Amino acid sequence: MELPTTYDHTKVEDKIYALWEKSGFFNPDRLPKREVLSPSGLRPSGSNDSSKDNKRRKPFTILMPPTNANGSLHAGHGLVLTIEDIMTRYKRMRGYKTLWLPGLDHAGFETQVVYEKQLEKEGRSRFQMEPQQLYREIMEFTLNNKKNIENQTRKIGASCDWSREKFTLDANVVETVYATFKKLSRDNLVYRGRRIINWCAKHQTSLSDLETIDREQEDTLYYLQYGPFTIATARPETKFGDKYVVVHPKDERYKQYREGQKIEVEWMNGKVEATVIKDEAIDMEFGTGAMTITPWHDPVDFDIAKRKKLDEEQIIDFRGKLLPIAGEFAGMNIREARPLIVEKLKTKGLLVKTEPYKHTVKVCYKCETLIEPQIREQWFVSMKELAKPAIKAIVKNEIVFIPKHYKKIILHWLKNIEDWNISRQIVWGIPIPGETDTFDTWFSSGQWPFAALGYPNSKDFKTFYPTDVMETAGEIIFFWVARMIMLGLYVTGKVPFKTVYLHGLVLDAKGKKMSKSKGNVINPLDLTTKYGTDAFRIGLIVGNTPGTSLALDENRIRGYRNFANKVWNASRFVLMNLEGFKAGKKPTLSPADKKILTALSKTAKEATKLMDEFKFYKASELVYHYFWHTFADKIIEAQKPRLGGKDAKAKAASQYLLLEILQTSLKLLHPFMPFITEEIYQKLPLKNKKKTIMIESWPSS
RNA sequence: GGGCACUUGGCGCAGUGGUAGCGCGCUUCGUUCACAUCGAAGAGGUCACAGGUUCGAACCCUGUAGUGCCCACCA
Repeated sequence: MELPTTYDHTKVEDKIYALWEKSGFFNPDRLPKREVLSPSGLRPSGSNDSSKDNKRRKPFTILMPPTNANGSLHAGHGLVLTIEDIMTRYKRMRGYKTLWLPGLDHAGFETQVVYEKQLEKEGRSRFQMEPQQLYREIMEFTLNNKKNIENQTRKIGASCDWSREKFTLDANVVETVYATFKKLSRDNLVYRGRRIINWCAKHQTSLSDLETIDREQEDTLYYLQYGPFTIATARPETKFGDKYVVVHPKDERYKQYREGQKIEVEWMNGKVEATVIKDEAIDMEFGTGAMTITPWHDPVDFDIAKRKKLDEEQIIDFRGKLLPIAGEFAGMNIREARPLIVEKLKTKGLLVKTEPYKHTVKVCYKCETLIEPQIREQWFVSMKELAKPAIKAIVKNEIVFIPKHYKKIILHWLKNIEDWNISRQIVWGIPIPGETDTFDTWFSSGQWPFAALGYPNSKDFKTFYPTDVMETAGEIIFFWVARMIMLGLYVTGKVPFKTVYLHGLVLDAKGKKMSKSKGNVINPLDLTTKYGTDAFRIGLIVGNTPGTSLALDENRIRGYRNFANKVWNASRFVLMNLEGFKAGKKPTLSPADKKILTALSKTAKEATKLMDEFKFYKASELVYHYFWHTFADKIIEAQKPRLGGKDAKAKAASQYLLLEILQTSLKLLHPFMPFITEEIYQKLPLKNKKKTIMIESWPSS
């Protein structure tokens, strides 16, 4: 058989993927029944896993985290797809009814932000557009990206069931989301509240607490004269309407004032009547121990006002401009206004002193615009009740985390959970019934496990739910994983998945986070094109422990390209030395041969154990080492005299031995390196050859 | 303020009680034999530090130092 001396992935991958897709075996309903014994005979009888089940009754299910349909695959997606494909291919070979369901996420706010940037470049703005028009355009943009992403997913070799692909805006998903919303309303777990929320003035929407980030910055703390009090503030521009001065009830310095006492105060724009309030929220150590409150624009102040039933007044509008209460400053942007306001305070003799002040502020996680707290009617989900069953399930290990320290992290978060603002003032998403707002995209993706499987009546839901593994980035454990657990338990009464496998970030070669602005983004498709998808995949996996971030070094991928070539050439050697070989006929083996096969069987068994423990980083390394440094370097070398010698029986035994090892190794490597293993498998002279190595049985149990 | 991790050869990481391993890189030699995208041989680490448990500690416990991440409404 003539084979080129180097492995050329460019001639193989598309062809092989087409073969798989055509076979229909990505679809669990179309998987063939299993033979009870594998042709290799390596699998010992009496195995107790589903490989005995020749009907493939036992399901294995992974739902792909719905890919954001707003761009291209990045290196992180490469890792997600590789890990999930490894699990899927492994379980399929083990005889499970294997479903890996692909999905796309409309990714509400994320996508709208991406699209708004595009509009900006074109000199347009969403605020000058009809909402329906904007929605149509984003839908078109999304559907274009969808095709792009699907094709890139194929390039990675993902053996997912495309016939079941779901989109978070599919009609049945939206129906499920509405049904959940209704159920939450019925159970009084969702409420419409006039509450203080995180407002991004650039994006003109509220954000959940998770969608803001803290930024430390140097500011000035201003001490202002407020009647007989000196109060401290970092934001003088919000103080126009302040008419409550708050001190701690135990503060001796202010004991002569009683709760509710009225005092006349000369303030920023003239005289105001101030009321003294005593509240425990005050930190006596901070500033002077006295402050005035601005309930509309500060969460602490809002809480105090709510507790004490105080008036609230809006000072800053939703664009970040001062309202008429600011007098001559009305209409000004708060940033421009602050120095002018401070100047006026000074002139009026109200500025006592200033000091440098280091503190953290909240900014929008997308544009880093300062978050302006605002009071607004929004929909909130009461989380404490929903968190309880989730905590219970996690404590009881009904859901297992890999790596396991995530258990503590998620429990800590669930125990301290706050209500969830699910209203967004954007057009791209699922509309909230009756209003102009849309749902937070995580409200729909939080229902993904049952929504994507067609809850409540579909056959798929009954067969595949609860799913087996949720594999995703550790970064989104609160955004997504925690919410899936809570909503899954709430709606279906069952946990949505049994194992959560969290991978770390994929960083650049120097260990820095990839970002467009830094220009260090590695496009996974560039690497697969250059070195082959198999090299890319196994290069991401070997030695990459779950939860740990991975520095993606091109040298590393190159190293595994060399390994792919080694696999190619060792196979080539075996195939070139099969003269006179008869498939299916077992020759007499020498004791040394038997010993080698026993060692192979042991390696397969060890790899299997590691696979079952989700230690792909070790299983891949084990098989890699076996293939290169045992099979290629030692066994093949040692067989050369027998293959070239005159003893026909010894030659036949040698051929059998090498082919047996090759076949077994290819199966063990297949989850990691699906393309090259398939390409070689197709060339092997086997008796009970399958249509594809994908449905071969795993060589151990 | 609270939480979760990490600290092992030049770099990136495995190893969780029994005399330190992998990949990349490095050195020397070799290569008409499947593969130079190769082979053989090799150099390189007092496992952050201190104390403790143990017959025995990179691994368990306590503390210290440093690094990273997450959560939190101190004006």
